[in-house]
Amino acid sequence: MPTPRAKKLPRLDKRAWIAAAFAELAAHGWDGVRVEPIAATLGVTKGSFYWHFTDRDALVGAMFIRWAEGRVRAIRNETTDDDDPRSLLYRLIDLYARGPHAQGLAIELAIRGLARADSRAADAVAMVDGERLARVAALFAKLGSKESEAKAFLFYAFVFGQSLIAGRRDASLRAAASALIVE
Amino acid sequence: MPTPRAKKLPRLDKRAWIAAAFAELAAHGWDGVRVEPIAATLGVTKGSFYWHFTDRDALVGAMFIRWAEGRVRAIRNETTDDDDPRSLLYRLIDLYARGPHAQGLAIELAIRGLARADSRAADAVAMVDGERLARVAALFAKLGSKESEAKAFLFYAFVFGQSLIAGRRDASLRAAASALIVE
DNA sequence: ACCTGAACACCGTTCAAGT
DNA sequence: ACCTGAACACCGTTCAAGT
Repeated sequence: MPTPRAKKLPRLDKRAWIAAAFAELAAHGWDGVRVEPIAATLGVTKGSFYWHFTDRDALVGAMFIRWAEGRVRAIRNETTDDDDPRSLLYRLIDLYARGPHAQGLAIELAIRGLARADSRAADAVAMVDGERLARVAALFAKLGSKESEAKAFLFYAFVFGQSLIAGRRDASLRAAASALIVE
Repeated sequence: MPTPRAKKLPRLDKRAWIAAAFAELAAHGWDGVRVEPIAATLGVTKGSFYWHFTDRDALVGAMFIRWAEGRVRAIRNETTDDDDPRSLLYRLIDLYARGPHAQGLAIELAIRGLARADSRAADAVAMVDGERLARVAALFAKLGSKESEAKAFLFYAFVFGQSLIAGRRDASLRAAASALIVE
């Protein structure tokens, strides 16, 4: 067992704080990302936080970076199968509609919501968007599409936009729209 | 002059607090929506806040409602021209890409970011999405489209999704994607 | 290397008192 | 009807001290 996260002698590192902060962000937005309550969750006093980070803002900045890395890694994994490009595109639509991406939607929205006000958030968003667009454009190119960039933009905007639209929407609606867009 | 917002004798109402709160939300996210700083901006003490609202959460709830009302009113205005449906659709794409909607993007993202955790935010989002989808579906129906609902979903997901994607993107890319989708 | 505990500042909330 | 001012609680931040 590596690092059994013992009840006594917590001995945390940055990763533990960031992980706990993401849990709060998903559940209660940035308002939930507070040093003292997170410390309580982790079983330490808030003072120990400042050994790992200079202040709350540094924790938030680390969250931006970790989020961007994770999303870039995810889109790479999701597009490296050697399945045919068409079924990969359909799978992406599904992943964003009800897969792990849908789980992380609150986090992604929270970060994008700050992109206007915080340049670190803006950088993270730009990196993720760039990678997703490039990957989708490559799939369209493989399909022999002309204008693969415009199609990637359209596809990605749709895939991402649909994940934001009210949840209880018919799967059939999504399926119909998906067919319209991929074909 | 109605309500000259005099320097002395502020005598505020709920609307003034909500407006100031939206300015903070757009600039700094929910973290910026704090009673004491807003009171300072308005030139009153924080104590007076509690005459208008029971607590900070009540202010946030009022913001959800006001936002939903405004967005529903906006989409209605944007689709009641008796221009032909096709040019109305193109205009919507533009409005979301760089018009007033783009201005309010940070606010919309902030609210959607809470929709998972706060049912009042979820209700506001559902109301806005429902109205936008219905209006766009009506335009496609007017164009004689079959599957006007699926097309509305596709269109709205695209329009909304593109507004989220990193800003400095070529207008030509957007134009090409727009043509692909409307035609 | 990582944590505690005490200190202080800032902001949410309450409320009696003012106009 | 709307605001002030003082009070208290909670959380961000600092830091000397502990292991």
